[in-house]
Amino acid sequence: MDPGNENSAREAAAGIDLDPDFEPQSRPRCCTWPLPRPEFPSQPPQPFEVEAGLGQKAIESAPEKRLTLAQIYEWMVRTVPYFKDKGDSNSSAGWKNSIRHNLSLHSKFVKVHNEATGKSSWWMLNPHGGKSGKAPRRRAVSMDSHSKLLRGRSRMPKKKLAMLPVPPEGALPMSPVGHFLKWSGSPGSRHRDEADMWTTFRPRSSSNTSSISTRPSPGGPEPEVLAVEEMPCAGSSYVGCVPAPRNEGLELLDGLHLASARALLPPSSLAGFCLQHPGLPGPLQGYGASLFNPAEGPLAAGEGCFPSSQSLEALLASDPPPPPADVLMGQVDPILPQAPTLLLLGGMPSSSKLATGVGLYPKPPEVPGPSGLVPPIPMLVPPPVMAEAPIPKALGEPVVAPPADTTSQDKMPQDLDLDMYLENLECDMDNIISDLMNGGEGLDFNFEPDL
DNA sequence: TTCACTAAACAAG
DNA sequence: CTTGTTTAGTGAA
Repeated sequence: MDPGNENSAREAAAGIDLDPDFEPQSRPRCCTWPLPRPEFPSQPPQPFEVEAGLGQKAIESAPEKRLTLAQIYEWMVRTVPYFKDKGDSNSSAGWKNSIRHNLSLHSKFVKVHNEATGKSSWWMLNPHGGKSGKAPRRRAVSMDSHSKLLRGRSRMPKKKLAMLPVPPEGALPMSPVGHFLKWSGSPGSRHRDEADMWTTFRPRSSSNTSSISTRPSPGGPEPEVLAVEEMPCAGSSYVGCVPAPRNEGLELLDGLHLASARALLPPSSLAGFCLQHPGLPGPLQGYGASLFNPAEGPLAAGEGCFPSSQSLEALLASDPPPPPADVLMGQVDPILPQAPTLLLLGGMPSSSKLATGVGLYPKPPEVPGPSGLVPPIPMLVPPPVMAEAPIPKALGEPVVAPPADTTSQDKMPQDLDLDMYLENLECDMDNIISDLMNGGEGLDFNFEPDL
């Protein structure tokens, strides 16, 4: 087909039958028109492109503000005259590819795990709008050397990868247990070589928009563990989690985090931690929270806040009710898999916090939790388990909030440097892996903070 | 130079 | 085949 003709035809089509508010504007190439942004009224209308714009329209038109790819296609064919006769596989390849491309590429779209077995992910609009639409992972975006390295590798064909003499720096050894290998990015990047897996926790688009994944349904085919967006800078991609039932397939990882959390966290430090995002109807599902409770019960129960009256132990032990229908996981920082408790306690790296603004929010004091208790100030606790994988420089500045109780022995230096405690938290991964290969018995992951 | 877009390679389900 | 990610290349602004 003729790209030029199609493009112009699509431009013409884009303005038809969309909605009464639509104000067609002649434009040479990109279809640009004012788009109301209900979630961010203060923001000026942003220009957007045909496929991306239509995709946005499609999603916005959905009652639940989310659609699967197939539904987006369907919406296109149904709504846009130009696509009406282009729904067949022959003539749809181009524009569908373009739509997929835009969904993946633009930070204004976020992919949310669809708990339904065999279904593709939900695509939603990034509550933060996405920075000028583009996820900061494009080639035009400047990256530091580390990120460039990662990116370069990410697309290296397996053939070439196989020829690499040595494993990538920072890459952990291939896990003897399948679970580890599931810690990958978004589905699309799921099974890249282990180098990517451990050096780039790239979820999806942005670097930002990352994808945390979700706890797969019990009956689900395979637990998709965690999709974390790579982050040269804070990604906007966050992985959402649509009701994801409990997953029993991650005991190993969960166990690791749970154990360390128990050792390090005063239960009260989690109390009142709010995971609700102002731009979203429902509570955000913080990944860190799900580490503690795969079933996400406490979060669901308390508008995304931990009931402060409950101890962590109780939360862990409780058999939570099914999560709400629309639960979004908070945006996850790439560092998350390595330092879950850091985020869990609100110690989100500054880069992520500033750039994405998504994810874990300390509950505002003026909005008391369900229990009416004053939310505690988030504390920074060193990650219990820290792999030796390099931490992006941009992530090296964890947000440190003074603990509520400054007399506590957990008091941390204000200018705590991530690298500093990384060094102090090294552990013998070889031994651990070896133990894991032997069945994991007798493993004790209770790390002392001052190890 | 940047942006929007198409095409396509590639991987996984 | 579908879904998803990423890169390359092109043309307009």
